[in-house]
Amino acid sequence: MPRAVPPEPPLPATYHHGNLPNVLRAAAVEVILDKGLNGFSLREVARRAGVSHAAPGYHFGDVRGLLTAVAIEGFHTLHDELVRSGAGIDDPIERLKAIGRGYVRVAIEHPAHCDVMFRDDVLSADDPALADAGLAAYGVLEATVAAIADRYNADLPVQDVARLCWSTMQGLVELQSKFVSLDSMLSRTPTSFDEHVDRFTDLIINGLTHRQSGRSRIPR
Amino acid sequence: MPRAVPPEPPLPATYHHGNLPNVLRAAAVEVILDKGLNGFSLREVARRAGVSHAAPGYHFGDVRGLLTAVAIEGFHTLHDELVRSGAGIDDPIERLKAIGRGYVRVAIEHPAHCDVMFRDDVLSADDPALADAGLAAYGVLEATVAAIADRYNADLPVQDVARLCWSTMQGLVELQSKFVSLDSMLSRTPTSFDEHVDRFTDLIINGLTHRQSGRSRIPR
DNA sequence: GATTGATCGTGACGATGTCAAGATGTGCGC
DNA sequence: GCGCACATCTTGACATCGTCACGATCAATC
Repeated sequence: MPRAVPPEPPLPATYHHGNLPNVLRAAAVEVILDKGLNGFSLREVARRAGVSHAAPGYHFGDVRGLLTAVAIEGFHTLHDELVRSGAGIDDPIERLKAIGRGYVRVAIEHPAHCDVMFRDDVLSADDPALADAGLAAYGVLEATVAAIADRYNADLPVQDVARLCWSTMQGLVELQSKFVSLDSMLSRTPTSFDEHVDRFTDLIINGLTHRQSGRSRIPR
Repeated sequence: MPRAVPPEPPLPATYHHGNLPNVLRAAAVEVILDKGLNGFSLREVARRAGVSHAAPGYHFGDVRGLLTAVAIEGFHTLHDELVRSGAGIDDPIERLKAIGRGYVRVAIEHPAHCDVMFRDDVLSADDPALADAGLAAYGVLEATVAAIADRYNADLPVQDVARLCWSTMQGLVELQSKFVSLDSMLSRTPTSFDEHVDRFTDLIINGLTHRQSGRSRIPR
C-alpha cells in the first residue's frame, strides 16, 4: 500500500497537532467507506478525527476541497501501482495487461478513493494539482501503449488506444455492480472483477472479428 | 425525443392536478441540469413545480425515489434510441457502431438522466423497475453482438463483448471531460465525442495488433 | 349528499455547510 | 526571557435540507 498516508509523525495530540490535514483525509476515506459518498459529511469527518465541526473547513476550505484531496491521493496511489505493476515486464502487451489488473486492484483496495476520483461534480475539478496527478497516472498507460506501437504496429494510434483502455477500465469499475446483479438476474455464475479485466484486454488486443485466444490468464 | 415525458394532458392546474409525478420528474431533470446532481434538492424541485416542499416526498417517498424515477426514464429513452439507431442496418457490425453512436447521443442530449443512471449511491439500486429498464437497454446491445457472432465468428464470447462495449462507452461518457481538458493541457486539437466513439469501435472491432482501417466514418 | 380515500400543504425537528468571531498555542525578533 | 504576529482550532450562529406527523382539500362512490 504505497503512499496510502504520508509517513506520520507520532501524533503529538496537542491543540495544534500539526498534521490534522492528514488525519482528516484518512477520516474522510473511512466515512466514505462506511456511509458512502452520499452520506458523507464534513461534520462526521470532524467527529471521527476528534476535532470541532469547522476544523475541516479551515484546512480544506470546502467539502469539495477535502474530497479533492482524497482524489489526488487516489491518483498518486494509482500512478504508483501502475508503475509497480508494469515493472520488469518486457513485452509491452503483457505489460498492458498487468497495468489493467493494477488498475482494478487499486479500484478494489481503495474503493473510497475511486468513488471520488472521477466524480467531477463533487470535487473542485479545476484544481491543477488534481489535473497533474491524473495526468501522471495516464502517462504510464500512454507510455505502455506507445511501447506496443514501437514493437508491433507503428501505425497504432497511441492516444486513441490509451484512451480506449482507460475508458474500458473505468466503465468496468462503474458497471461491475450492474454486471453482478445482471448475472444473478439471469442466474449465471457471476464474473469476477479480475476475470472481466482479463477478458476485456484479450478482446481489445485480439479484436473481436478474429479468433479468440481462449481466455489466457497471465501467469503471476 | 421519444418518450421524454409521457403524453401530457393539458394540465388542469387545480389543487390535485393529477400528473404531479410527471411534472416533478421534469422539474428534477431541470434542477440537475442547472445546479448539478450535487446541488440537487427536493425543495428546489418542489419550488420549480410550484408545489409545497413535501409534495415530492409524497409521490416518490425519498430523494432516491425521485432520482430513481429519472434514471428509469433515462433507461427507457436509451433503449428506444438504441433500437432506433440500429433499425434498418443489416450488417451487425455497422449496427454495433450505430448503436454506440446512439449511446453517446443519449448521453449528450440527456445529460441529466445519464448523470443519474449509473450512480447507484444516489438512487434505490434495488428497485426492480430500474433493473428491468437497464436490462432492456442492455438486451439491445447483447442481441447485436450475438448477431455479429452469428455472421462472423461463432466462437465470439457474446456476453463478454457486449459488456466490453458497454464498459467502453460508459467510461467514455465519464472520461470525456477529462479527455478534453487533457487535450487542452497538451495543446492538442480536441477530439469530439462522436470521433471517440468511432475510433473506439474501430479499435475494438479490428484489434490493436492488426492494421487499422483508417478511421472509417459510417455514412449516414 | 355524506363518506372514504387520495392528494397536497403546514409545521416542526435534527442534521448539514459555511461563515464570523473568539480562543489557544507557536515561533520569531529583540 | 518576553511580547507579538500568526497559524491553528473552537464556538456560535444562520440558512438550507430531508423527512415526518398532522391537517386541509378535493374527487369519486355509494
